[in-house]
Amino acid sequence: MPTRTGRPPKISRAEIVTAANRVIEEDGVAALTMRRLAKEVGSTAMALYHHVRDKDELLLLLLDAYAATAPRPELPEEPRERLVAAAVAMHDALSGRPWAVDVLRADDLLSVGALWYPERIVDAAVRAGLTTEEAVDAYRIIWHYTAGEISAAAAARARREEGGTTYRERVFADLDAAEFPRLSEVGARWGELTAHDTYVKGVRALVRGLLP
Amino acid sequence: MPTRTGRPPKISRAEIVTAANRVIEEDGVAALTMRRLAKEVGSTAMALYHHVRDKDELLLLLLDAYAATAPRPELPEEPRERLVAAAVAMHDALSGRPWAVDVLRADDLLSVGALWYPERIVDAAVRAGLTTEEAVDAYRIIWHYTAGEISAAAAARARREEGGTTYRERVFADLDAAEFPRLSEVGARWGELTAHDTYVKGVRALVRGLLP
DNA sequence: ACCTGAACACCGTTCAAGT
DNA sequence: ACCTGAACACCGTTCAAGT
Repeated sequence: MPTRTGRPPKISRAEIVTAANRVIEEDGVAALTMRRLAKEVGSTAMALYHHVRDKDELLLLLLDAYAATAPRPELPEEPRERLVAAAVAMHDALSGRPWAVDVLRADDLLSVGALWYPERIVDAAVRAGLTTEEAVDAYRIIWHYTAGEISAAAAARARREEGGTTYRERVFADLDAAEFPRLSEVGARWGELTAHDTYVKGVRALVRGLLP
Repeated sequence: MPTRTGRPPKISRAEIVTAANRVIEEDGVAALTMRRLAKEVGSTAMALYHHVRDKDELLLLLLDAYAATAPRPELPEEPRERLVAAAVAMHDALSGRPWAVDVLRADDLLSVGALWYPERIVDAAVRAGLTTEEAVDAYRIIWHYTAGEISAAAAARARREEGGTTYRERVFADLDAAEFPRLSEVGARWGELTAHDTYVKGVRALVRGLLP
């Protein structure tokens, strides 16, 4: 057993990840800077680079740590319902964490821990009668929809919190009814009409449209 | 006619927008900083703030300027085909401009100029037999899917340009076949299987699943 | 081996002053 | 009215030096 030499570490990867999670939970992902994180672990920003390559790697570690704890619900046996349930579970796991969607997008497919969801989605699609190739297509389409919905919902939430009239409201207020008959018919009701969640409706439509 | 007083302007909003578009076209949206833009119009960064409120407003102006020139193809009469064609046109208009998707996301619904697309999508959905409310839902679902697909495709392109093995490849290399039977079956073929475009397939599935 | 301080090369934006 | 220079309050990251 070789004696390890050198200065003993003051901080660890695990400690960094825990602190980073705390920062995100308390003040959002925008507050997660290397300097702030260093303060949180009682060190300097530069010390962090001894434990993680860069900020991107840190975000990937964060995602992995979260994925390991994400809920993995029991799924129904019937293939279509199983697919819908797996997609909804994936959506729910990420919906409060749009930063995680950005991390996933940056390197395609989920982290190791998050593979639970695509595995079940592809599996359900095959059980429903698709070839492997078609099932992978179906997964990707569902993933794009899911990622898009989560990003949009997060943006809508941020907009609501900021308050004030949105650009959209001003545009709708003086919309030319001749040029945009349908949209001016909807008009002021847009906010109300789009307040409810349509995620599940979309997934069901995709399942209906993609499976034989 | 009142004589306007004060120093005559050296730069105009239109000039700024044109220069900003040139920067984005040449070096991407990441290169569009207030300082760089100022250099491009032969002025200082601070002078720009006399013509646009902030960078967000500038991006919105940019989007409006682009939307006014975006292609508006002839659409087929048959409602389902019309809906698909309108969605594809929207996708094509934005697919090389993921920054525009981010701008649109930030304030829900498109800029005035870009309303051409949702107007036609909602209209086609109503013609196909949906109520106005259902048609708005359908539009939103299609928009989320479209936005998600464009962001993912842009990320994939960036990854390809950077080169090197991706995190995904490393994860797939040592995947536990017992835990992930379907994904390890696909395994190394993931890259090949996901190389083709699935946007239209997804839109068709949505149309099939959403319309009566 | 691990940590630190200073510095680099950036951001968007504000403010007070000039013309 | 419009523009400028200096400055503020940040970023992620590198580098040389310390223990």
